[in-house]
Amino acid sequence: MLPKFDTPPSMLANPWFGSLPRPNRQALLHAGERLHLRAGEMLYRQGDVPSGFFGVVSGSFKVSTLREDGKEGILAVMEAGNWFGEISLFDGLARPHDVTALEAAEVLVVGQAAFERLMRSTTFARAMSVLLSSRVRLLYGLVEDAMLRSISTRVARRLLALARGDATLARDARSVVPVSQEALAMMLGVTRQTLSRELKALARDGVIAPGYGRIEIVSLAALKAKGGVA
Amino acid sequence: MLPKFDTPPSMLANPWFGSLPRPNRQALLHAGERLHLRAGEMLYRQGDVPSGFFGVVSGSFKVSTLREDGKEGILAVMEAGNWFGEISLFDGLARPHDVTALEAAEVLVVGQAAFERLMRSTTFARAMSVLLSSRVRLLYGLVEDAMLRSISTRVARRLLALARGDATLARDARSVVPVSQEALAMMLGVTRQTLSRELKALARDGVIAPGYGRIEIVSLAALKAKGGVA
DNA sequence: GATCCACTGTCAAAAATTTGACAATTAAGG
DNA sequence: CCTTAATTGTCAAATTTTTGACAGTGGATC
Repeated sequence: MLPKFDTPPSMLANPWFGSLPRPNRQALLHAGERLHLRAGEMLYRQGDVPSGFFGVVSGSFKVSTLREDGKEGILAVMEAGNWFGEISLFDGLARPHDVTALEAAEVLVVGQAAFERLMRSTTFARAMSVLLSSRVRLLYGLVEDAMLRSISTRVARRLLALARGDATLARDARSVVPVSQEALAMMLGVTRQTLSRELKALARDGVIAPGYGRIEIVSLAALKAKGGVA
Repeated sequence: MLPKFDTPPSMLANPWFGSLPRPNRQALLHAGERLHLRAGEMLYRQGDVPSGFFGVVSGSFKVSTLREDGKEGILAVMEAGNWFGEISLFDGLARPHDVTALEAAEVLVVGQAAFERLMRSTTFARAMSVLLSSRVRLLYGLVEDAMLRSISTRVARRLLALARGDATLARDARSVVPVSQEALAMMLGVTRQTLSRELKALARDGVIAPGYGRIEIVSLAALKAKGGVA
């Protein structure tokens, strides 16, 4: 069976998907249906019944949660190459978050049945464990940041993560992060005003240059130093 | 091959381990070496090379991280029946945390090689994915708590989690949680003084009764209400 | 039962963060 | 080009949390 389409290079840049054995990668792509979403459209909502495992082909999504009191937190940004949604497939419980397209986007949807078939491959099952492990490490990092680090350090760390594609953690960092201060504040769980003050301090030190809906990283090394990253 | 020892009933109370298919459960127990630790002894440290997968037989452990500036955060308490340490086995990276015995404790140590043999079983591999999924859900909860919820809500939620065995999340809750205010504060990432004020408020409302090194839950229903738990 | 250490209770000053408000700037669309 | 919506910049007051300090209490040990 021939591929329905070539593997988009943007997806291969993802460390997990890129290092997946070729047969598994092809099988995943074959098992998925393409789905297009417009900016602002939701892929699924908190509380939904599990529907599938998703791979971002293009565009990006925010993984967020909205509390009754209106407070919204952005937990992650998923970009091309990221795969997510497996948790609910494994435990059968409801979706823990909302997932919304931040711009026009395309995803591969691997349904529950197809996913089960893939899981019969021991190398694929192993790969899923590796994916889950990376998610656990990422989340431990977020918890530690929130518990122990100062806001200024957390701002630097989050910017670094976004520069590397957030959940993707690609090796190369982009120099312009397309994020509004409002959104970045929601990722950190602080107010926009507080974040604004921190960004101003970073700008004063020549580390970043704030723009309209984007933040330019002027000195990656300096930003790493601020974030306490080796 | 006969079991080296009977499965401790305390371990079976753990939802994950208890619902593991019997053959996998036996295989896990057979694959492990028993290890005894004294109170305060460390099972492994942040940065250590992966050494195994651990199951708590008796006693309890804290999973913590110590920052250069001396701030310590307690991320989880592992009790009898809890299994942990699999992340580093899957990704081969260093241990992300310190694990220390809170009291005299006993663990089963399943070495890397034995773990790999177990992973050849598709049902075991599947079970590991389920374990990892539950960890991811737990961590998402912690991140959301830290990002979005008030300290008073977080105190209630954490007490509820501890009553259910923290990482274990057993169905039945104990009414006395053996934890010092200092330790609880480190789990929440706040100071002891702040926590003390919150506990006092809960005590005033007749929800809990603080003791020496322990907190009694007077009204589980009221505590759930405070934590926003259905 | 005397002593010591760990833990809890409490206070006030200092520091940090949120709230609420409003002006200024940027980008997009008609 | 003009209008509009989104985004950023900034302030001050209110609130929350931390810091630092010290007394009191409980439990364990000798």
